[in-house]
Amino acid sequence: MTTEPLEKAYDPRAAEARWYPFWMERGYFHAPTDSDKPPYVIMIPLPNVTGTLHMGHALMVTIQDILIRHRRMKGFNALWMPGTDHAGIATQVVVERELAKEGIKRHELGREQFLERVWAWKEKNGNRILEQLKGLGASLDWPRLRFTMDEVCSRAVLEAFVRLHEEGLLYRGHRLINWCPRCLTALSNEEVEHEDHQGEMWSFAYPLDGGGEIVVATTRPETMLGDTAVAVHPDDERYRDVVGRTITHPFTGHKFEVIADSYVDREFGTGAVKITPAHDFNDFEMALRHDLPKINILTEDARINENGAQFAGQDRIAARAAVKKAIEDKGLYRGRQDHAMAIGVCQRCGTVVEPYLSWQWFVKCRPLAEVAQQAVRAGRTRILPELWKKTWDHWMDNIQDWCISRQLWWGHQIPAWHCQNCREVTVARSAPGACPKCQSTSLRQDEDVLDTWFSSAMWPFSTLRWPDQSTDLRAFYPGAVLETGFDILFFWVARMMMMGLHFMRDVPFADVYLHPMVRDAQGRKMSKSLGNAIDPIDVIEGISRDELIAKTRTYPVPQHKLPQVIDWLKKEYAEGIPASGADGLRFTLAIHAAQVTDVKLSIPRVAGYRAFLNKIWNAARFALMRIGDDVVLPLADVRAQLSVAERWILSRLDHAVEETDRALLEYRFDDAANAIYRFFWSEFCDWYVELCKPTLLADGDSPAKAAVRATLVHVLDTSLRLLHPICPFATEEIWQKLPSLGRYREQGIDSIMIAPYPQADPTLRDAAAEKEIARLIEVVTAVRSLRAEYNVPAGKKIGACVQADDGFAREAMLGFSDEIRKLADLSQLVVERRGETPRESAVGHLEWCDVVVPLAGAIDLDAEQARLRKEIEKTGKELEKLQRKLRNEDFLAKAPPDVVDKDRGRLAELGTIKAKLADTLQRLGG
RNA sequence: GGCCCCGUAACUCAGAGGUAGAGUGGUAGCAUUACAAGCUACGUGCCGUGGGUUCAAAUCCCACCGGGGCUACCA
Repeated sequence: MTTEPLEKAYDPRAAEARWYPFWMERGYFHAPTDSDKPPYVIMIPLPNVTGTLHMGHALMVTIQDILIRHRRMKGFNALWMPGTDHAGIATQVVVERELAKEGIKRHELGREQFLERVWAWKEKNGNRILEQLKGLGASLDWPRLRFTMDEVCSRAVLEAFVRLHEEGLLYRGHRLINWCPRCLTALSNEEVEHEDHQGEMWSFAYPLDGGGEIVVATTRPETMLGDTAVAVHPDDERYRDVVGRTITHPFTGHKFEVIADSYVDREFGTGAVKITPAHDFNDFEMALRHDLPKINILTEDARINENGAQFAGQDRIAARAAVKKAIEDKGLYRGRQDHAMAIGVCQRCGTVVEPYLSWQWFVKCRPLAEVAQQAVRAGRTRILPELWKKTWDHWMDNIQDWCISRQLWWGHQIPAWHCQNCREVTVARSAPGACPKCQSTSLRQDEDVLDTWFSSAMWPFSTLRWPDQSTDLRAFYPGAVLETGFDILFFWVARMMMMGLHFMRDVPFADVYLHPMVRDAQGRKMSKSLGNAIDPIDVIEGISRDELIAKTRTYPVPQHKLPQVIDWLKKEYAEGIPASGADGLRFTLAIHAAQVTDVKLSIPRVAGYRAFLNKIWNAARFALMRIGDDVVLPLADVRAQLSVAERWILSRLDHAVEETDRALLEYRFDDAANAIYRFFWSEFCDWYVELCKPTLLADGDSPAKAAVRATLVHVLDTSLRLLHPICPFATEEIWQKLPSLGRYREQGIDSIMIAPYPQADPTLRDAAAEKEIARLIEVVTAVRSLRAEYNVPAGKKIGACVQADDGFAREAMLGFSDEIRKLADLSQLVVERRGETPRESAVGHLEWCDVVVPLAGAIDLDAEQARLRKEIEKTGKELEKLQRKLRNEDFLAKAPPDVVDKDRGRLAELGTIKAKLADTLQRLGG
């Protein structure tokens, strides 16, 4: 009577293909709105429709799916909300590039037709990344899938805009913003990245009207065309006389003054600053204070405009050189210095951004931010790991108004209408029939669209049909946790907090958990241009070395670096990447996901963890082959028949259950993965499976055998459920074959993913059994060590003797003599009091016993003597250290008594061991 | 410039006052009734450096060195 044996090795491909559709068909990912279970909600960080999966996504999905599956099994109505965002700039750029191939420009097509093209592109390509998430096992509630530009979300976005405007928290202003001259749109501060750059500080003199000059310095000489003042510190003696004097611009001829402002740093440069209000944020502020004119000198694409005199029409790079040359020609050049500076570039395209004066829409963030900050301070939302709290506070303390308008076509068009007659701007939920001010019907909708992050900020409630007070909204707001990378703490998390608190009067999530950034084994950011980006799909499915190299060649690696990158790939991936399956990748990521800022992921190590899944597979294979088809009793029915070994493994299992569950509740994914790994491999496979074999493999039936069969199934069933959130596919594949399946089916449970998560059970704890088996393991290991050390050929039968003074210990070892003989490969085992060590024997001294292996003729006297001397020396050193400690009056007086007692006990043990070692050495004639 | 994080075995990392750990790799041996994606055994640590606090420091404090990140207006 045997069950059909499992295949020899675990095949992730088959399991993944089988179970994802199974779960989907049964609707197990779906969280019903009308459930009476408590809700547990995670909103997925919206991938861009243009995006493809990278390791960061893989980590994100792994963590969130672990959380969701764990809570679902624990009885929550777990909703993992899927969606994508429309990624304004990125998507528009992609489609424009596609059009360029056909030789079409966006403006030739017109707004409406262009948007049709973008929608078409989105329908065709926008779900690729979602399909990839399925490959990782993500248990997202697919029927609820939303898109930031769909009707439901768009309605919420417009409503939010109008309400914020009504409340005076959103306004239109003529202000300086960051402008990308290539994307031709405004950017928020967060969309500007700062790159270190070696620039120069270039000095020149402005001649003062009526004689004299004042020397200023700049890193951007071309901006002098827009200068409308020179500022000095009011208390600066050097410039006391020039304040109020006028300057005639050497090129444009306009006149401006030397002003005094305490913002100026007297120590820096000459102590005099040129002021360009239209092209510098600080200068803009100063212009407001002093009511200075703001002269814009740039066109949208960063050319000098008509205000730039003879330089008009030149682009900014050429203009810089030309301005410098012209200044030199006038004899006004006053020197240069190297100057390290950070330069702002567009996050999307890398182009140097310009501060640019224009009409834009802004959200007044300060009042919103204060509420959000207060919520965090009050613990209504926790930011985890805690180290990010400071970063959060720093940003919130310094928050500035948020520029939300973008000069793009792809996005939510701003619900504001400009009167062509009186220029009145009307914000409304739908197009007004006439201008409320002048009744003109000549209205034009604002052409700009909203920042993608504006719509993302509404995500936790826009997806639930806000502003309708829908049942979804009541059921699923607020969420449990927002899990994402720390790089979008401000882009997204902070803004959801602000909007959630404002519109819903409640935080959008109880916890913010920020996961580490995935880097390569050297700690470098994984990026295609570095050539070190590994596609998660290649880890799951495997890829040969040559294919990997070919793929990397298609990445934008700079030509001169390519040979180096290829060499590295050849070395690092000499054998290519073996197929580790989704579970192998997930387990690896989980075990790396400590509460830190970086995960250094060495891809070849993933293969090491796929071995763990195979180990589980094979342990199950063994059990299923040997359990046979007869009915297996539930554990409860065999509790009275459990031997020490069963009681031990069940006690250890309970530790693992408790540890794993707690770790998952505390976002300690590494601890959870480790606890399962250790238990399953080092305890269950290494010891229990071996210990149970004699009983299990014996002929016939017996209560003992029934107990073993029940225990094996119970341990497998429990550990699979324990591991399921981390490795969903393999656990389902195996769990479906266990004899316990029938009992679950009776309760309507036909999948591990809806089975209950294991709970710690104090009645399974058994300290006595743990101690006994720990001793057994020590003895077996000691014998094995001695055998190996003396090169006893494997298979050669020898005897051994355990000498212990403790009667209980002796009794226990006697009881285990069959097990010890088998595991240590001994012909016989003697258990006796500690006494004389026979000659020609190797001895292992444990704290509670000596393990003696007689090795007549086999023993190398010199080697054994040397080994013993080394041991004695080591023990002696430790002994001395302890003695010194215990002689220290302060220690005895101040240390807690239990610490002192512990050290005293240890001193005695070490003393015994050392004496035994010395005795043995003496007997060997040393 | 300010702030934050990290320096522990060859590698990747846990440990956060009380005997320095795991996994991987390495070395040697092994076809032992599930597993060679396996089994058994074995090693190395001035816990970055220098001070301090403490009976006791890898752990707490200070400074420094090295690596990384965030942030900022030094024109």
